[in-house]
Amino acid sequence: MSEESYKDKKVITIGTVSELTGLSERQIRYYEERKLIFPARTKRGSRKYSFSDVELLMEIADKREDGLQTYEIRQEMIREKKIEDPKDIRKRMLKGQINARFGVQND
Amino acid sequence: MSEESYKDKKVITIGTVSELTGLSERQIRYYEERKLIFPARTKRGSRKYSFSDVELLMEIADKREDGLQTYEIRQEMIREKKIEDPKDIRKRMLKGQINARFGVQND
DNA sequence: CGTGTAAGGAATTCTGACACG
DNA sequence: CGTGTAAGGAATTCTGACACG
Repeated sequence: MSEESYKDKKVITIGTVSELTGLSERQIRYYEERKLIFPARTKRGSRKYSFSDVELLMEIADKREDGLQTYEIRQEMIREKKIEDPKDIRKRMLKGQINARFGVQND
Repeated sequence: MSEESYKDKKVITIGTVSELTGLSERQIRYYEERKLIFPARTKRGSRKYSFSDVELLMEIADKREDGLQTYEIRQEMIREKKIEDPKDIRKRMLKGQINARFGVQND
């Protein structure tokens, strides 16, 4: 497994992301609620974003300006594989359970 | 002028830097006092660090473990051009003032 | 639907100081 | 010298809710 590059390290707080993107904190949290963005959390619950997240948020902002709804943006992102289709996640997790039950090494 | 890469963008708070480096916030602030590290500041005064800063702090931690004093670490860093020699800074700024006074475009 | 705001609490960060050594 | 800690204040972030539309 390769080290994650700086671009994907989740280290930026929401206030800084707000400055970087020009979006309000409210908007950023809402896009998370709509499953467009997935920040990490510190132990005490603060959101942490990566530079990739910041870029993604700027794309989202552009699409919102073009009049797209969050749901439509989400569909686009799934098509473009920028986020994983929930159906695929369910499939993958089921597979993991099967492997676990039938003795595939996972540790 | 080229865009600064992610590596040099000052966006990480001291708490996160502390986790990333294993250093206490007290240590990180002290190394700043000793001019080994130069965080940016938000409008209200919070320190912001880059990934480069995090790497530098880890080097500092290694050297401290080797028994070097902060002053010695600073000398090494100046020699290695990781930070600028204060004498050079003074020279450069004087030059800037001369240029300004004698009409070199600076805007 | 997408975003603003006021609300109250919890966690973060800041500075200057005292402590030890 | 380098680091810990308690102190008090200011700024940040969180959630759930009400508002408008």
